[in-house]
Amino acid sequence: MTEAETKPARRSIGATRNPASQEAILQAAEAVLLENGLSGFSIEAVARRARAGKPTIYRWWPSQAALLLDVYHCRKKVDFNFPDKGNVRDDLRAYLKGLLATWQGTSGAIFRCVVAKAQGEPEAFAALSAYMAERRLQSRRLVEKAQERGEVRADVRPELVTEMLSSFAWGRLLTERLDISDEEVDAVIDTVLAGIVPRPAG
Amino acid sequence: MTEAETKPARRSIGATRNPASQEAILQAAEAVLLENGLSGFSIEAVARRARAGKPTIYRWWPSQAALLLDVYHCRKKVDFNFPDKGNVRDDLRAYLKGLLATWQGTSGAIFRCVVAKAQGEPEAFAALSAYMAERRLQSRRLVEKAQERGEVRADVRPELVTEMLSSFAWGRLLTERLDISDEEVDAVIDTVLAGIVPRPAG
Amino acid sequence: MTEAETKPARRSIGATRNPASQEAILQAAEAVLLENGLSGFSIEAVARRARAGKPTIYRWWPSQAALLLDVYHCRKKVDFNFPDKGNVRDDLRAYLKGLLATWQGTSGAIFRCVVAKAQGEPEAFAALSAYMAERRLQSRRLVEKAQERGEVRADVRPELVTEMLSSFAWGRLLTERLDISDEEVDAVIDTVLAGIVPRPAG
Amino acid sequence: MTEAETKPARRSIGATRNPASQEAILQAAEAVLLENGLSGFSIEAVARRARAGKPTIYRWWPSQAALLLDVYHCRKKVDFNFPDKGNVRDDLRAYLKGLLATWQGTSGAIFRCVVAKAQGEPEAFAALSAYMAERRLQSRRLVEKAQERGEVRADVRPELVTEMLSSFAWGRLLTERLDISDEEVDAVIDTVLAGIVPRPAG
DNA sequence: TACTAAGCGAGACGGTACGTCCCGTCTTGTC
DNA sequence: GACAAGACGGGACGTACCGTCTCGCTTAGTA
Repeated sequence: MTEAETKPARRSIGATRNPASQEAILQAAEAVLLENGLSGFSIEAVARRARAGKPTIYRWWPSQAALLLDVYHCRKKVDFNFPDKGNVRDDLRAYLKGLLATWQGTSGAIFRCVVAKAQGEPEAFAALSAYMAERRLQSRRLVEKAQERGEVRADVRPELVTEMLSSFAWGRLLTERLDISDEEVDAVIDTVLAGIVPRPAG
Repeated sequence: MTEAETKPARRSIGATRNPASQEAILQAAEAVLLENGLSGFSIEAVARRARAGKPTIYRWWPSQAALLLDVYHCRKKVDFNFPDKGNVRDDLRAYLKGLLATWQGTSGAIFRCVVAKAQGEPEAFAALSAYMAERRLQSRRLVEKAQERGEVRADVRPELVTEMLSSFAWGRLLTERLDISDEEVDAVIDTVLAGIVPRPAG
Repeated sequence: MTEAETKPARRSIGATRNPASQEAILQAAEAVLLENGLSGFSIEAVARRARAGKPTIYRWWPSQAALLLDVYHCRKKVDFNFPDKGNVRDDLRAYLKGLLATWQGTSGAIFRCVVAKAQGEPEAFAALSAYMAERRLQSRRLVEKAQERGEVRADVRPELVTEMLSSFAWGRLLTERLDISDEEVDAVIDTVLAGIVPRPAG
Repeated sequence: MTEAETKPARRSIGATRNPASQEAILQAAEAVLLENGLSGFSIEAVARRARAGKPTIYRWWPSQAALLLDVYHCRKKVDFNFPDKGNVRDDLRAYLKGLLATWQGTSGAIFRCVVAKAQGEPEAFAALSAYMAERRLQSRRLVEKAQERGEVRADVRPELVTEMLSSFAWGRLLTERLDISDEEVDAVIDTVLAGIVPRPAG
């Protein structure tokens, strides 16, 4: 940004997308969002900050929501590695704690905005839905592997398990109560776990 | 609404709030929200529909969010009765199914908007927080009573139990996946239940 | 303008047009037009200069052209008094010289823009047409009175006479050759006059 | 045009101007102007229609106005032949009727735009001025020849005579009143003529 | 009974942002 | 080095709402 604001200004690099502009816009979008919040987030503000023309933004992102989601994707790119610690308890705990930890920073502020936007704009909703569907596919593997290992009963629906955890994290994110003790996390994990482990023989 | 649109227009009834205006505005707000969605919800649109002046709205509701929340409160007034069926399983099932069922109608659409607004506007967030705190107080009783009956272990945090269920419902509401089978509801309830019932002696 | 730029800012004076805004906008429009020319004349520039919102301008003037024409009308309000000097020659001379003189100032610059706009925008054209039609009605009286006095033949079409003079002035305005000697004016007047006075008996 | 729109696209013919592009651009410019009017006339629209790159247009025409004037020149190339019918009356009548007739077609629409553009852009004005100066030189010959034949008084300024006629035509063009009867044309011609023929001895 | 004070509808006000179109400049790869 | 293509920063377009204001009215409560 600082560069963007002081440097002589980017130009076209021919009939092809200018990555410098793209990056400047994403950075500006993130900065505007974090400084002014969702209600202060506008394409105009981003364009001003990025020293970019509005049409340049609309050329590559069809809507505010698309830009928002792109910011989220780019920023959290490395965040989510679905852990494989060898046992369910540790895997699920890492999954939930990872979610909560990630959202405590910048990513959380952005994702809240994405979820909020999705409640009013169909295209934002579609984008979020697609993202969530993909996430569900990834996270269900976590439980499936536990089932293969015999740690989790076969009649358990894998998605439901991770959904219970991620929903819990969503709830905390959207009500700004992410700051949660390890004991509480363990309590949640243990509760879920008790319901999905194989039943004792008796 | 139809009345509001055709009738000659209300006037002041003196130096006191006109309940007819208040009601017309709430009705118009609900109608606008349901017809046009959150993105089409504006004070101007409500004023137009209610045949009310904008200052009349701003006089009684400090912000869009306040109006929204008021609509939600007025509409769901009778909805939530915390059940007392004598055993935890039925109580929790009724609690979760009640939430999901309520939100499948008008209330859900409105509540989604409230949650969304809260992500961008501090006053909306405060209003939602206050509401949620109250809800948590009410719903924890449900678990506490079960603990008194010995159905639930004493070391279980009551709020955490209902939060897991209500978070699950939030997640479904915000991703438009409220249409859920009884089997899934049971799976969720059973999972949670397994984690909170007294442990077998062995 | 100077006032408008420094004063604390106008507000609404209720559900009625604010004449101060109207005046500020007209003044700003004239100033912008004279300083930046037609190509630099934009509603945005006028709004900025008048410290007015764009919607306020669009509320009262449907188009750039309407605003332009209004500026012209307001500014030249007192200019055109059709003379009645008792004889045709002096009347026509006063008519033509008045046109040329008026247009040598601000009014001319504005009217050129109005004519130019009219060549591209139907609504501007309509506005100009209406104005010209009214002008023709007024100016034909000049010749009709001369006909009543017997100074001009009855078979002469009154409009055609004044049109020849006003067209001449248009031509000079649009090619920036308004600076014309009295001899040339007299030559034009005498030429026209020779063609419309009663024919000698022989 | 049709060709331009369907053909696969011209390419460079090496380090030299491609006449096919030039012609395609002029044709496209004329078509755009006639179909969409001056307000719809843009370099982008012309480039789209001609399947040409914008830089190609800017390379050869410095401005919209230059392109416009070039279109006018190319199209009316053959139109104006100054008649020599042997007597002033017929010559002047042919001159005026020629002007009116020419402008009733495509040329008129284009010339209106040129005049309009000239009111806002100095370069367009310069181009129009140069063109008009040349026209005046040509048309004054018409009157000078009549003076040589003794049909017109020697003290008459030749330019003024043709200017009165051409101004009249300009006025009609710019107010879309070119559809004029022969009687009116004759009235104008006779009026001018009466003022310039030799005075009767008495 | 008259006066006052507040609520009412209406809608204009200065603004901000929207999403689109065009400007004139640029760079790329092809011919 | 000219060409088609098209991205770039920029600016104006005309519209929708924002939240504030003033108007003229109506009426309840006070004096």
